[in-house]
Amino acid sequence: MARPREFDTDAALDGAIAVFSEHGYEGSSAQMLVDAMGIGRQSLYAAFGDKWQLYCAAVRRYGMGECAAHFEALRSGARAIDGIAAMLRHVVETAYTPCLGVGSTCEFGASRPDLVDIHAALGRTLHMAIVARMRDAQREGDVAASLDPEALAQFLIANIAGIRVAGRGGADRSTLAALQEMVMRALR
Amino acid sequence: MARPREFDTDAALDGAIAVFSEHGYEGSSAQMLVDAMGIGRQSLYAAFGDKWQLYCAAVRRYGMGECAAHFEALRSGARAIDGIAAMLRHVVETAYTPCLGVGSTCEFGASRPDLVDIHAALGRTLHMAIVARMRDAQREGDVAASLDPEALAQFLIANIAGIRVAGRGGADRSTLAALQEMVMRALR
DNA sequence: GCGATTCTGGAACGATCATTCAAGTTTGGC
DNA sequence: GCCAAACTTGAATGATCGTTCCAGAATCGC
Repeated sequence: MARPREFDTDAALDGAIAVFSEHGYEGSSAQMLVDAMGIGRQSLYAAFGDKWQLYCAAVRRYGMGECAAHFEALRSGARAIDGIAAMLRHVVETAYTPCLGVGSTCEFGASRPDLVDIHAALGRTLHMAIVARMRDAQREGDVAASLDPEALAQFLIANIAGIRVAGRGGADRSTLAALQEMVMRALR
Repeated sequence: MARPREFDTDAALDGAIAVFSEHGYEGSSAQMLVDAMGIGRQSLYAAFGDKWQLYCAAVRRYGMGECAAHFEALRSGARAIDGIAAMLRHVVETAYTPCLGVGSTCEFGASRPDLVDIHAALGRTLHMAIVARMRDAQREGDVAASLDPEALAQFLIANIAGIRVAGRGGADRSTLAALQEMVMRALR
């Protein structure tokens, strides 16, 4: 028995992520997905089941990648506030590539339990990481100690979404930069 | 020649707004629209042309209604800052009904010129109204005079989107209230 | 080279899509 | 009561949807 070549599942998912991010779930056809994923139709259905399961897998992978990027940014810099700034800066820099997290939230809201679970798990870990780093920043005197770290984290996440919606709508870079600065100022 | 009854175009558009808000453009079928609008299929196409033109009309009407609500809130209260707070409070109170503005932005980004035009016109008027009220609040000493009113308005609009995305994702009311408070604090 | 396995791509299927056509129904003016 | 205008509804159209079936090409262990 031989196994000639097994295609790269993650690379295929990245293609699916690009299509779903740009066109949403309903706006993405199987043909578009097949083309972007670089695999055959049969392989798609064999590997992922159906379009919805593929979508969920794409959202999960996208979210994990985003979390990893946010964690890395948060960890960077001498002080915790530098990490927070780096995370926001990264969001602004990538604001013109559509966000599958925001996109799937807007498209389906809380109507699909499996999608809600994926979002909840990802949101929880990101939230916890930001809270931890925010406490550090408070201890270092860079963030107002009077503010609730939980509320601060929610505020940051909401503004990440806000910046991405603005970028998706075509706001110019100076606007996004101003948003970034306003958010950083709000922490003090 | 007789005209038996002409259906209420605005009421029909409200039905379309409800469907498009909940399911997006691609997720809304003509049958769903006809049912929600309370008119026949033939009337739909006669009155609006096709699904895309209906969508644009719905987005325009929705945006005008939202702008009107924001203007009214902004105008309320003794001081300008009260009006700003009222606007944010209203956003939190309605955060569980999906926003067609955010939804259409996420679904299509800046890829459809006619949709971009509609968004731009609405965004411009809302932005100007907030800027004006923000200047008042600065004059009254309730908003930091060192901040650029334009940036403040952009910040507010981005946070309105952020709050709505959070609400769409199922965030609980206390989270939304905390966001509202964080935004108000950021103005000082 | 052979057989087994995994891929690709096209053809096929039934369902649903947006849109149009073709009655039939309601209503107001005369 | 009758005509004409505006509506509703169901059927038809052609396209596209997600999905499956099927045949051929590619690749590994032997």
